[in-house]
Amino acid sequence: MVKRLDYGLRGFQVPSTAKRPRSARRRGPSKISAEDGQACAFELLLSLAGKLLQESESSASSNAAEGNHLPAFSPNVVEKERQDEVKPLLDKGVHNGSCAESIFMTELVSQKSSHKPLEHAETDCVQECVSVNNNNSVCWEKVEADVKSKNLQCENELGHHFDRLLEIPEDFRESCDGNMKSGFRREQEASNSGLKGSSLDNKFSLKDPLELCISPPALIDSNSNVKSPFCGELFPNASFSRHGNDNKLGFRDDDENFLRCNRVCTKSKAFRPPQRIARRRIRQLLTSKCWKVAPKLKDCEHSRTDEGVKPLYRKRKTYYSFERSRRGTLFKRKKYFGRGSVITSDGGFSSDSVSNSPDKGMNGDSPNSSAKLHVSKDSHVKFSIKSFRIPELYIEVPKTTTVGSLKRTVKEAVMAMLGGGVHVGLLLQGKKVRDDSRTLRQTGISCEENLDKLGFILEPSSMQASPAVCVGEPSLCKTSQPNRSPETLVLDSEITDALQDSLLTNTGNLVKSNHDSPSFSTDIIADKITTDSRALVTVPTRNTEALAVTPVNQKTRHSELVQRRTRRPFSVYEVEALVEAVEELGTGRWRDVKLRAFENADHRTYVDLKDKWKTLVHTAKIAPQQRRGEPVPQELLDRVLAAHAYWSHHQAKQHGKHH
DNA sequence: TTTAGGG
DNA sequence: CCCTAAA
Repeated sequence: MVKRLDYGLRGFQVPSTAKRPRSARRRGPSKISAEDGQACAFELLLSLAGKLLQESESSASSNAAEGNHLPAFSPNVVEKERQDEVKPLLDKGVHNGSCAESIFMTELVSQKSSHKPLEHAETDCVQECVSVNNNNSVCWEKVEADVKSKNLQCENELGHHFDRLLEIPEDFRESCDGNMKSGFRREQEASNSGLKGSSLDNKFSLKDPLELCISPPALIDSNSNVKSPFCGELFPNASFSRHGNDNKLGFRDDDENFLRCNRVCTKSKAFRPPQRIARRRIRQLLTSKCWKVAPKLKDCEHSRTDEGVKPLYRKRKTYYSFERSRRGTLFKRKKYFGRGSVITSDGGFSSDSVSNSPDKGMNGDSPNSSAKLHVSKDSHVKFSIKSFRIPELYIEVPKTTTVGSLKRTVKEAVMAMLGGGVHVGLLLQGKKVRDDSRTLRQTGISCEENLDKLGFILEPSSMQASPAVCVGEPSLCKTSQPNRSPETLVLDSEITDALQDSLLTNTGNLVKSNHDSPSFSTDIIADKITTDSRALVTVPTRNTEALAVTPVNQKTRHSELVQRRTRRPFSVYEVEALVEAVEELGTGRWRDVKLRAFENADHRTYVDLKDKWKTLVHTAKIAPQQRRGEPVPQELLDRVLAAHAYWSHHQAKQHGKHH
């Protein structure tokens, strides 16, 4: 073969279009496409929530002046309190493992009830609404900005959405339009305590049979608050540090192209090519699953402190989830949205939402007329769903990504889950209610006792079997492993099975974690709240829980975590460079080929080059008609065959030479 | 980590 | 392109 000294200088240049780091390719900003259409729903929700917040805020302000406790909710104060006061509770709860939540709950309840007994303590206790206070304005704005444009439509459309979700056609829309807007306001007005969100009673006093309370916080979380929904930053430092390479890897991911120059790669051998490491991963996990594992998590505990969390957060920034196996491959960090007792993640319509209806004293026909007011005199059962929480979302993006990109990514993930439609499941005492034809009364949903154990499940419509995740009654709800259809709901082709997991609607708690954001702090302290019976009791920040990191089902999930690189067909130019390099170096020195001709093309690994050569040889052998893709000049193919033949023949000899 | 091949 | 056994 002819030796061409200039080969080395011919390194090809990556086409501008191909410049994106491999990792970036996977992450998908480019893939974000279908969002617009689908995004609508989500944004609508956001916008609606925004409205609610605004209104509530305005009304709240007046209340705040009066309320003794409101001041406490100012952003600063809240933060402080959380640290000082809430923390103890949290810690306790946290350290107790799964039980912790229950305990914590209990405490909250007791405190709260001290002032005013709650009929459904468990239900009421956890309210996320607290955050919807002074703070919310700040947060909200963020959200608002995004959805501003859609505000107008929001209300109407929201009504539709919920209508669909709840499947409660009757008057639903009206209630949405009417109540949702004013929902917060009413609560605020009604509550003297100044804790607005808490007064469930007020809610139930509403005329509309069905009330939906959308809690802004949740929305905000997903939208603007980087930290909460994604557990990533919440992870304990310890775990984070454990994988010392995480940061670096992340960076590498960011600019893969500069790997060679800039990366002083940690020479960790455990890792595969850096390119692979960084990938966007969006995962959703079943809450239930989380629950299962939660008790076992131990290493998380130590890190479950605010202190631990924050630093981590800063460090990780947008790295939402970093999942890596202990061996250096991938391991999964899991966030737990407490599914357990109190803190059931939000999705469900747990007792909270359902149970509290103030009794108006008239329910003639309702079985439990005397009971609390779940059933109003008009025989309506009132439901209040605080929010729908997206189960779990794992997102990993480069630090260099833009906020907008992040938002799109989140949206993408959410839409991937919801875009395919949602089926609503109903859980009663842990059991799924399947008979759609039965009345609520017949089903027992109208009974207050049962309301506590009522839960709604949102599941991807594509799902075949409905997984059951329950909210109201943890003990009763054993997570059922959904039959997952592997390919359903694929986000960027990398949605994990998580998507299959059902979405929970949870009543009350938005668990959001906003350590850094002044916005909604979930962790409001009980004592503050206790003063007012109506006060909202917030659940300890989820963050804490989120801290729990667990490798979950690594085995099963591993494959799911890894996303296939986007296909990048070789250009003729690249082929030419490859051919020339191979002509000179032979077919057994792919690393050298890479270095020589593709040194600056970080998205081409020597394996890629080897594979390409393989296909080139194949292509050269087949009839031109059978070839696909960008046609490769016959001249090049001829050279491929020639080189292939040559090196095949001399392989042994060359091999001996080098050794 | 790189090669070599199968998937 | 991915995955891996081997080297």
